This record gives sequence, structure tokens and C-alpha cells, in this order.
Amino acid sequence: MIQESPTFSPLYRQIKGLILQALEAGEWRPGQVIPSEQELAGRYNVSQGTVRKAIDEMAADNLLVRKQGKGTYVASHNDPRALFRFLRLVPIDGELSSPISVPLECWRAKAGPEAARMLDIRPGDPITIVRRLLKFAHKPVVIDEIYLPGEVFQGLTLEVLQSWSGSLYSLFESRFGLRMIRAQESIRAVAADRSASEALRVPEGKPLLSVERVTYTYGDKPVEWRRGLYLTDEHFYLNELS
Amino acid sequence: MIQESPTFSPLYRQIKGLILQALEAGEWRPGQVIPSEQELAGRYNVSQGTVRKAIDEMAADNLLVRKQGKGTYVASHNDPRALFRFLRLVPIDGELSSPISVPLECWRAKAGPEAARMLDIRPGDPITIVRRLLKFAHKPVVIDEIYLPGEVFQGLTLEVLQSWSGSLYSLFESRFGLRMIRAQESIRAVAADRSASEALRVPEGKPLLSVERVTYTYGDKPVEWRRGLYLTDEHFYLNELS
DNA sequence: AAGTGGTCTAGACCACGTC
DNA sequence: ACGTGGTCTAGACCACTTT
Repeated sequence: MIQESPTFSPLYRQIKGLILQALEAGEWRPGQVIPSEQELAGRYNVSQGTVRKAIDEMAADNLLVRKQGKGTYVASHNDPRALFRFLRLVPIDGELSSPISVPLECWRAKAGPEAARMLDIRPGDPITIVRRLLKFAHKPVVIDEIYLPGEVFQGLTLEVLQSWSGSLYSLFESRFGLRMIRAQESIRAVAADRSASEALRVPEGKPLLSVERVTYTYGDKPVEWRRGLYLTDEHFYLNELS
Repeated sequence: MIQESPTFSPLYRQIKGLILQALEAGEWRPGQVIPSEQELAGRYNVSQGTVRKAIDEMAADNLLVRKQGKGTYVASHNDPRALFRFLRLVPIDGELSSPISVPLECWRAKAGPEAARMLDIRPGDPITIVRRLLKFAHKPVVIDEIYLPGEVFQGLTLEVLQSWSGSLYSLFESRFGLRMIRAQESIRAVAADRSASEALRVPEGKPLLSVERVTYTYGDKPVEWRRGLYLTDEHFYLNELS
């Protein structure tokens, strides 16, 4: 049965909304299987094909992962395939090696006007700031400054960061139950300032890629604002336009 | 009837291949309607649902555009919505104004080793090189150097470029029957050299975004290699990660 | 009213993974 | 052998556009 149409929404989108709710509520955790299409069809009293279409869209949104013969899984940042979804940096020659994250600092502060705007919180609200270096093949390539709403990231300390071997987002997912869904990056070219030149070991004034990212979780809620400075002597930012 | 499976390909993908062939052969031109799903189903002797799934994928690939109640159209670069699919430059403040393209030079040359590799032709093969400026609100923001295989772009001259008011790709589509399907961009930060500093009216050494693009037409055939230098004082390169 | 794409259903069968 | 997702079909009805 479909709703009366003031703003018409097809049944499969309503089902998508319900599954989304369940995901958001943590009914199934990242990496786990969700119920089979038949089960969900029974639960929501629709045909299997309708559930299928809902799941199709969510798989296209990178929220779910289908595996033929096994089931449908909640997408997870622990999956190694997820790493380069948000890190578009590729070496000019040579292999696609995984970077090593080196946390440098982690402190608490109050949100300035810019951070507040980006994170959709009030100026003065508590935030946590992380500075970290990304190394490829033992060479520093990216220096990141990461702003997080303090509300969500209570127990985040330098020790926690240093003792985690995976990616930042897999830490956020596992430790804070926060899944990053999508992000928006604004890219510019800038000259290295003192701080960046020291971290990346390049002369001041060196052209660097400035990559500002706002990352969103369920419900389009921004939960991370970061600014990275990328050294592009031996790497470049790769973007597929399609 | 499905093919025997050494490398199994579902029926709807085979149909997709056939429609692709027809597109490539120019059976329907950009901007025109293709036959209805029912007609195509009849032509290929499959059910309407199977044609539907084929078209769904091609719409997701930006090859076709569905319009409810009207029909399915061949995607075109004349469509204004297509412009910002390949130009990700956005003003920091203010409106999303359309840029003006100012062709500066256009000459014929022989492919060097790098251009040959990028365009998948032989070194020494004829190519056409275009230099052009992109202005936003009368200010120069991008200087492009564009390498095209001479084979395909016979009658391309500075006059042709200057007399065309639309986008480059809509010119290529309308005048040379060449539709750009997808592209890959490699982005780095560089210092402005003499030539760039003059074109963009900035000091030498100014950090600029270097955007190298290879563009492909049907059959993943590369048909354009360009290098753009972007001034990011009042604009930035916007990228959605999802 | 007629034609198009869009949704929903039900059933059959295939491919893949596990028991 | 069984359960999962993946494909294919056929038919009914809805929403949008044009005639």
C-alpha cells in the first residue's frame, strides 16, 4: 500500500528509510549481515523485489555491501577497500602502498566561529583537535589538522590514537560508534607556512595542496572538519569524473 | 536466452552492449530520444524489464537521460547541466556563474612521447594543441593547454574556437561528433612559471593547482589530454566523496 | 485518450557459498 | 541440500506528458 501523494515517495524509498532507521539505531553493526531480503520483505509486508530495490540504492550509497550467496552486510571502515574511498592520494610511480598515520597532538578547545559553522554547533562548544602526519614509505606527505565535536568524542586522547593501528575512521567507527558516510572536499593551492614546512620538511613557501574536508554521518550531520596539506612532489590527488 | 557461461554476463548487460553499439554508431544523436523500452524489448527479443535494467545502468553512467512521460534521451554536452560535471571549480563566495572561454592559440604539432602515451597514439603522430583562458566574472582563473589527436580534429582552428559560444565539449560533440564520456584528473600544487604568471596575471612562483586531465570517449578511447593551471584565490576545486 | 517511464508484485530459475 | 543474492519474465497499475 502506498501513501497518499502530497509529496509522493515510492514504497521502496519508504522501506529504505526504515532500514536506514534500523542502521542508525544500531540494530545491525558495521561488518555484520542484515536479515535476508525475504525476511525483510516479511517484516515490512512488501514483496522481495521492493526490498531489493531499497537495498540496491543503499548499496549504491555505500551503506550496505551485497555478497552473493552470503548475504548483505553493513559497510564498515574496517574493510580495507574503504580506505581509498576518502584518501585520493596516489604515488606518481610505484605501488599503491598504504600510508602510516602518526598522531602528533590531541587537545581539547572551544569551537571558533569557523569550526562551529562547519560542524553545525555553537561557537564556544567543546571540540577536540588532532594534529597528525601521514607517511608514505616513511616519508611525510600529509599534515592534517582535524576538528571534532567534543560531545561525540569524549574519550579521544593521543594515547588512544597512538595505540590504534587502523585508519582514523575505523577507530571512530569501532570506538565511538560513528560511521562516516560521505564527505565534501575543497581543494586549493597554498604556500607552506612555518608549521607545515617543519612537519613536511620542505622550504617555507613550497606549493602545497590544501584539502579541506567536511565529513557527514547518518542524517547528513557533519561530525568532522579537517584541513590537510598535501606534498605533491611524489604523489597526486586522483579524481575520477564520470 | 542467456549465453553459456565461461565468463558469465547477464542478459541485460548484453543488451546494454548492443545499445552502446548503436549509440557509438550514431544511430541516435545526442539530445534525441531513443526508442521506447517496449520497442527495444521487441527489437532484442527480451522482456521490457531487462531493457529497463540495461537503460538504468546507462543512465547511471551518464550516457542516457530518462524523462518520465517523455522518453529516454541520449545525453548531450549541450545540456547546461553537463557543464559542471567536468568543471569542478566553484567561487568561494558569491554565485555559481558560468565561465567564459577565451581561446588564445591553436596550432598543429607532432606528438611527443608523453602526449603520445596519454592519447594512446604513436610519437610523431599529428596532434592539435589549444591554449585557452577561462574567465569568471571577467577575471582570468584558469589557463589550459589542450592536446588533441589530429586525426579526429581535422578542421579545428582558432577561428572555429572563437566563433563558438558554448563549452568546448559541446563544440566537440556538435562539430566533430565526439562525445566525452568520462575523465580522470591528477591534481598537484605547483609554482606559477613565467607563461602562467602572465596569463593569469599573478607573480611568478604563486602556488597554483595543476590539473591534468585525460578524457575518454566510447570504448575507453582517450581523445583529450589537457593540463590546466587554476588560480585558487577566489575559487576552489570542489569534490564530493561518496 | 494514448504513450512514455516508474512502481509493485509473484514466480521461476541461476550462481555462489556453506553445511 | 539449502539459503543467499542475481536474473528474467509477465502483468497490473501509477505518474507524467502530449495529443
